[in-house]
Amino acid sequence: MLYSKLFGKTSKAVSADEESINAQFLIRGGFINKQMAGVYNYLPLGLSVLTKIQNIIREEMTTAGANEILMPALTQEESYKTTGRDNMDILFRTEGPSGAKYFLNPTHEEVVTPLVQKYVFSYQDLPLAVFQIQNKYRNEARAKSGILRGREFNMKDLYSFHANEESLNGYYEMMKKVYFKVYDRLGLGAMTVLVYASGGAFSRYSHEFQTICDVGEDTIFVCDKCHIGVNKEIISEQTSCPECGNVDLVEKKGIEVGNIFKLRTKFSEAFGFKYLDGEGKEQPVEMGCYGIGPSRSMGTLVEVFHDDKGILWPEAVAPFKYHIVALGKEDETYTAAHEIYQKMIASGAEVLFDDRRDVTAGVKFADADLIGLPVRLVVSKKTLEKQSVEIKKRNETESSLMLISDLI
RNA sequence: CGGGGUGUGGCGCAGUUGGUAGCGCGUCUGGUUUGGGACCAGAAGGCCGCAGGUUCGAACCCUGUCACCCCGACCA
Repeated sequence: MLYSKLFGKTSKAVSADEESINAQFLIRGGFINKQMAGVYNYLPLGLSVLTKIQNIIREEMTTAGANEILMPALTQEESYKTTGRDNMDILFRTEGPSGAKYFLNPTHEEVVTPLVQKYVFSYQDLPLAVFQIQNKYRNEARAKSGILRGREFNMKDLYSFHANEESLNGYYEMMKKVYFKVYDRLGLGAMTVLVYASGGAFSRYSHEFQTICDVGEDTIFVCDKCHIGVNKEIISEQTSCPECGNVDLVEKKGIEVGNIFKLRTKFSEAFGFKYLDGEGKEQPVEMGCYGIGPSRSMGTLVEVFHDDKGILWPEAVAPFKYHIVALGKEDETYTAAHEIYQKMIASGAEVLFDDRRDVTAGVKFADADLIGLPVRLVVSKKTLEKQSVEIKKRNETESSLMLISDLI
């Protein structure tokens, strides 16, 4: 990608209102643009990161045997009346032309349960898991912290359906591992812990995946031995590590980057979703749900991987791996840089080329640091005299020269 | 939803006791620069969030309203 053709610009300043690191760097770097509180536009750089995060999640969910679908954002009021959730205060409500009431889905149990019910009748159809990656709408009393807590946000939600509790439990335990695979690939694995949290109405506990970070909204108590935590909301009933019994838990702040629940039969019973077992008897369907927020994960990555100059994207989610910066005014430099760029593209590399811009070297370097691609390649008269480019990793301070022939 | 704060060119901000709006960044033109956010000269760009009110006169005072940020509450 030529930087000169990229929609979106970097900026030196951002509104003093934006206190969160993720909002500041993502807005300044031209990744996102705020439309209103908790609602953001994703510009090409930001969309690229979001898409890469989604694709990692998509791959892992598919590998785990789940089917990807896409459900609507809009749902009729009736479905929520069926489950008694039609008076949730976070619902965005709207109306159809004849006055029919619709909600923008804050989550999709009310959609997925009757949907799957239309196709599943027998124990032979179970277990089954479907997922989608879609935007959710929640009329939060207070949107905050950039893209960490929005009113419209991107979410992967997976729903599993089982003939019995054992099947649900097995799938649930497997998903814990799958989730950590996702966080490992995103670069968040080392600082993310499994946290026991309130189970809502369905089971004693749910499990959250919390990335340890000072700006996190949640207070958790972590057992350093097990990499396991307990959310403050249940610490009065669970005062020790649920795995090893350790009572020496350390208080930390976490960003909730995932949450999994055993829904059991709450929704299947509400919709009358039953299946016939091997003896021809009706049985309630057991359900689980599993969420990861790609947009929140993106914000979390910025909170975790940044320095005072900008973002340090992990390679797996960086919009491009390489950032070529051409310096100087000689046409030959730009011609040579362009050739390097073309050859790298041809070899399949992801490259952002800061081609001719009438700004000083400092501006280009500052932009490169802000955007935060993993590897910076400087092409100038000096480097070309040695048939080289200067190569520097974003997370290192030392640069070195590399022969262009070796690079390609 | 409670508390606190803020709304002024695209962005960041200033604006005194009420007298008809200014600075920086960015943008455009020309020129000089070019390895860590250059410089000179010129230019464009504002219903001062919105609606009422007070006043000869309102960015400024009063009332209402909307939006945004922070703290808290909330959070499948």
